Amino acid sequence: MRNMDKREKIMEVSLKLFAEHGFHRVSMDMIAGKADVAVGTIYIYFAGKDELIEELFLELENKIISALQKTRPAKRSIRNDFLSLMNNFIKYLIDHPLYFRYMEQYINSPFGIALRRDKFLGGQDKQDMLSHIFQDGIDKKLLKDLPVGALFSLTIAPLIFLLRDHILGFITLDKALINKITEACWDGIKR
Amino acid sequence: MRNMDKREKIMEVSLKLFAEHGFHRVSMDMIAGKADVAVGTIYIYFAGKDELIEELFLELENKIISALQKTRPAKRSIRNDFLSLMNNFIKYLIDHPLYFRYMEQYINSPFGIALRRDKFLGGQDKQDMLSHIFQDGIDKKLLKDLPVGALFSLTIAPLIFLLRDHILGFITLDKALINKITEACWDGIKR
Amino acid sequence: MRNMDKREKIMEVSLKLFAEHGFHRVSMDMIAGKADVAVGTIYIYFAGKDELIEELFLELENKIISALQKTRPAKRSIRNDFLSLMNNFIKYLIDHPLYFRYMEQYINSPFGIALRRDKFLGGQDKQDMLSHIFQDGIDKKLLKDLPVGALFSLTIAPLIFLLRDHILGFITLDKALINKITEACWDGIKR
Amino acid sequence: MRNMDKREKIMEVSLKLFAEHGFHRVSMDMIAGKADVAVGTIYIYFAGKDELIEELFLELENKIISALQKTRPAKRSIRNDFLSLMNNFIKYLIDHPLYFRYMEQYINSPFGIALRRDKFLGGQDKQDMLSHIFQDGIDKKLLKDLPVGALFSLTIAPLIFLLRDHILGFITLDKALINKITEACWDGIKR
DNA sequence: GATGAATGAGCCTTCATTCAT
DNA sequence: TATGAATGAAGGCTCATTCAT
Repeated sequence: MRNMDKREKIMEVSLKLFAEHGFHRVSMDMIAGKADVAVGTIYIYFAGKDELIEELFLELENKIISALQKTRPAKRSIRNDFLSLMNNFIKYLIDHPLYFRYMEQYINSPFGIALRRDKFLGGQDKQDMLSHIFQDGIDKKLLKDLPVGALFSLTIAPLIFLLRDHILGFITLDKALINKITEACWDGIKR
Repeated sequence: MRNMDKREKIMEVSLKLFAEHGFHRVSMDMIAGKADVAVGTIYIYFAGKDELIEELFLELENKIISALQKTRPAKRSIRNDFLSLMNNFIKYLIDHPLYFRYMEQYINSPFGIALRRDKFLGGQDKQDMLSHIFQDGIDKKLLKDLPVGALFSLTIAPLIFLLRDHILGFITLDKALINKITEACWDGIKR
Repeated sequence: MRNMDKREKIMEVSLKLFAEHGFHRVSMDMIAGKADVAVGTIYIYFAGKDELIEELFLELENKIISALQKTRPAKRSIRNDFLSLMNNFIKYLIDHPLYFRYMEQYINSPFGIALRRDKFLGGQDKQDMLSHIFQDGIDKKLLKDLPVGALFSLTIAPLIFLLRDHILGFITLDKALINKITEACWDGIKR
Repeated sequence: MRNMDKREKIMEVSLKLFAEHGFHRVSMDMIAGKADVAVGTIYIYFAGKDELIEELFLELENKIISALQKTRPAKRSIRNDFLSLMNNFIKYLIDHPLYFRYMEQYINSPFGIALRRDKFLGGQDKQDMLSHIFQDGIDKKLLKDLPVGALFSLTIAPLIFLLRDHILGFITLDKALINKITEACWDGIKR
């Protein structure tokens, strides 16, 4: 049976290398080297470089969604649900900077253009918590009457920019600042 | 003196190709071909591919800043100045989708990581109009007491995300929607 | 004792794949897959790919020779013996196109260059029926005084070319045409 | 302007290597090495390995056809025309063994299967001298009433087999033997 | 015997850069 | 200045073979 440790190692190393240097600055040889594996071995687990990139994306996406679902708030109010979702989102990515750098890169690449940002945290997907909150808020006249996609950009985009700054060391996102920012996001979309 | 027509042609062609296909999908031969120039000629005007990419960025940055400065508002109120700056920013980039795609790509690449977003529209740069508005607003207790960088993300990031969606055809930014969105941005940062 | 079913299956599958796609377009993995066997298993029965190709050739050669010997004519006359041998040869290969395609390929490859055509149907080999007929015919002044190898080419080569055309669908070898052709071959070598 | 000496050198070296070792035992690096050229240089003149193989074939085909046309006989009689064409064909290929080995290999490869042997010396091509002779002979009831393709195999195939034997040193084709053989070919097809 | 994950040399091709003209 | 043929390191991928289980 296939040795899943090796597959795991390859993904782990790939994540790190891709996140740090970008997809096309990382060669299959580099990955193999850092993963202590022969080049050919990578091709046992992945059909090619593109598929490796793709699967890594899918895996991270799942991890992020799962993490957010675990910390799902007890539906107290739309505002509170929104704030805690945003907070968890930021905190999770602060704790997993590699995930963040990888996802950002993926989405800004030919790979990600088809799925678009809306899959980053759900978008049209009915499973998606954020869309639910937005739709709920619009229906209850709590939020501005804008397309969900616009509400999405108004709230997620600033977090992503700030996360980038934080990870690169241009700013420090502490608890207090995070709270202020998520509340500012709420102010932006609330009616 | 150097034949600036050739240099100009190379930059023009490069902008188009890079914006449409991405930096590493465009070869120097491709550029030379489309610019009706020999490959070697590119190296007369630019030290290499990286420098070409770099200079193209600097040029676009200047164009955008100049364009915004030309439409500078008549300092009526902080809110009005902010709104018209945002509006002009969006409109300019809607009219110049190639500029937008190029800049986005540059910033999301190893090249752009060093200069960061603050150079995209000025940032800490004292020349920068947006920073002035923000600082002014903070001083007059009109805006939330957040780092300028945070105010920046809160307002520019959503526009960039929406611009991307618009250019890719996922959404249509008409005048009415643009107004709603820039006002939402204002709501997010105002005290 | 070795499980000959597996060995048999490997050879059968290899024959089909090699004949249809060519030696270097068929990988060991492909063979293993189609033969429902692990790659490693092939190496239990054959020292390597080259040896597999070699043994397959030897096996087919034997099959063809055996088949021709079974239909050996009742030594009526040199002409009749020759004609029925040629006829049987063609018919057998028309019925076994995979054998033909494999042999042709083998002979036109670095493998076959050493053994040469004379092993394809016997050649100098004293066992060989055709050589006997030729030698007999020369001795009895019935055939032209040419080296046996030349008589061989004069008769076998056209059949092989026509067989190829037939298998590839460029021509249709029916009974009547086969007769005409074998007789033409006889006309070519008879004195 | 492109340096045709380099292109020539590449073709010359490729012909030799391919003829001696087979298409897929010769790597582009090998060719580059023997041709005293960088690998990349080959790709200036040829789109890829397949195209190199293809162009080499076309070139040799032209050379052979030209050579035969130059020695075209003065239309004395069908028999004489046939014999001298066959003779020239053999002699030319004996003088150019590399051409022969290359053509044989090409025709017995996926490349050549589409064009088939009939392009080797003309076939259906109305320009082709041999087809003319055959058609003429059939019309004048001088030759057997067989498909032209069959006459072709009856005459060309033995020559090719014998040429192979000669080049590999299994037989020696001297002037006398060549004459005997081409006459035997004639005997095979004549009525 | 049987398995199939692992190996790594080797293949074809691309492309930024150089340099003689 | 301008040219574009030439370079060769580097990249993604394949596959015959091995070997621990």
